[in-house]
Amino acid sequence: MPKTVLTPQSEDFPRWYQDVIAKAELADNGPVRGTMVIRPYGYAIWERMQADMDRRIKEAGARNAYFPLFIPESYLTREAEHVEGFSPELAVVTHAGGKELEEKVVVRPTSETVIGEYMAKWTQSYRDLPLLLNQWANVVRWELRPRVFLRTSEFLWQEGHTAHATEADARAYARRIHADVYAAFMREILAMPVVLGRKTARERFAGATNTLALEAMMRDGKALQMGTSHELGQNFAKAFDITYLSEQSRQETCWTTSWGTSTRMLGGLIMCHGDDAGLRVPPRLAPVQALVMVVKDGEGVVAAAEQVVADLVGRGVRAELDARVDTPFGRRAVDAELKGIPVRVEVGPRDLAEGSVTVVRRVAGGKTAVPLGGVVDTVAAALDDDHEALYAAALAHQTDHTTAVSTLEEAREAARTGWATIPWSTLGPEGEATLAESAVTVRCLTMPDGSVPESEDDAGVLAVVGRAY
RNA sequence: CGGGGUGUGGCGCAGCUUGGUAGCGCAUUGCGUUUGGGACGCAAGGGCCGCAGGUUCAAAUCCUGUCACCCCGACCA
Repeated sequence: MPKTVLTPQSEDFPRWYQDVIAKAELADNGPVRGTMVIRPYGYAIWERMQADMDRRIKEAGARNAYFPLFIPESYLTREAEHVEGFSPELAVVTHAGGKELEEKVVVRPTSETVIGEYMAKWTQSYRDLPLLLNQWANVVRWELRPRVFLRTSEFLWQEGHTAHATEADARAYARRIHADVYAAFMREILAMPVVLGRKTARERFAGATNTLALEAMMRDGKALQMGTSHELGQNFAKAFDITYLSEQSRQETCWTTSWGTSTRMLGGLIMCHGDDAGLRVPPRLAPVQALVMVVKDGEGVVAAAEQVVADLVGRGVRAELDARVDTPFGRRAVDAELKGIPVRVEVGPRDLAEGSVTVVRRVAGGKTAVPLGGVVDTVAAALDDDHEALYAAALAHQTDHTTAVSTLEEAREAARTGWATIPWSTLGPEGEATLAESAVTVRCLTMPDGSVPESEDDAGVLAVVGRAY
């Protein structure tokens, strides 16, 4: 039996989370409390998330731009709810260039305000709309209770900002990002099932008229918001004078949206798929899909392993060679497991004597001897299979830990191990406030068929409640 | 803001009560034996004991001050 290298999830889930992050070399704590250093392996996963998301965002018509890190403090104060929502977590620069600044500068907690200022300049005519922007950036929100990836004072994200001529167009775009970009990415790449819904007024983004969210269940039953897409109505458009001249030559105010996903998704990925042996990275996301290990040196072993790598790469598999035979095999195998590499191909003298290699799978488990000629097909099939297996397992976990209830007491009880669904007409804002006293919150409002309600007053709206990160 | 706790090699900790010049596990480096599931032996490197002051022949240890971090409560959401 392998020695326990991580604190078991059942013993202490938060501890397990910290352990995997350290042992899989994903991140380290930064020198300033609440900051993090993303290590090469963690960053490689983030880069793959970025690449795929970026492609989808561009397919949705948005284009990348970059706005400054520093925002005049006065911008923030223009939208009342927005300042109020963010002021407690703002980092403000008061001194620079060796002297006190006349106007303080805020380190962006999000970029609605600066981008609003420029949108106002760029949207002159209805021909300029919709204006669809996205930026990849870091943002700062000073956190008192930081946790690596989940809540840090600085994190990396993608923030989209759009301006539209009509409310309907803005609403449709916010929904398109929510469902066709974010949910699809999480399903197809992260192998994570998410519940799509809208936020209650209490949980809404500061300054938004509607917030759409994607909630995922972690293995401890808690919820993690994986992304949000906001309809901002005309709140920011009015505050920043984002207007345009319509076809009828009338000055009209735009309707804006904003939407974002961050490095927090890494935390979600870890806690959704990870097990007691470490991370499990879904194959389409994995920076290394197949690790070809030289188990033990011997006649022609390294050459055979190199050939397997070449064959896999030729087939489009992200394969790497591990020929560190001076490091004990067990250590290397455990390392690969901690890092969640989907497939290991072990090549040693014993295998070669049989004309085969040993394929070891992280998700499905088990070792199989595979003839040299069949390695590529076997690995490719395993990768496809693992993606579906991870998704199915996560979905089953979510389903098994979600209970339909009809009273607050039952909801609280269900939230101890997972989520509860309760009719919103039963719960209401009062029930929501009551549950919040025991740290149980409404994660989102959804329809029984999984669709997103048009309004919280729609017939049949369900509140998904639980504890959240 | 109130209460409690902790600061000792990279990480985790012991030593403090009863002062005597710093130790253990893991990690790291070298050599050898190993290598098919976190190997073993021998050797080595690495510490302003949070910081400042005081008591003392002598302070990680006692005293005073100070800083940082953690937990609980309050506040906030």
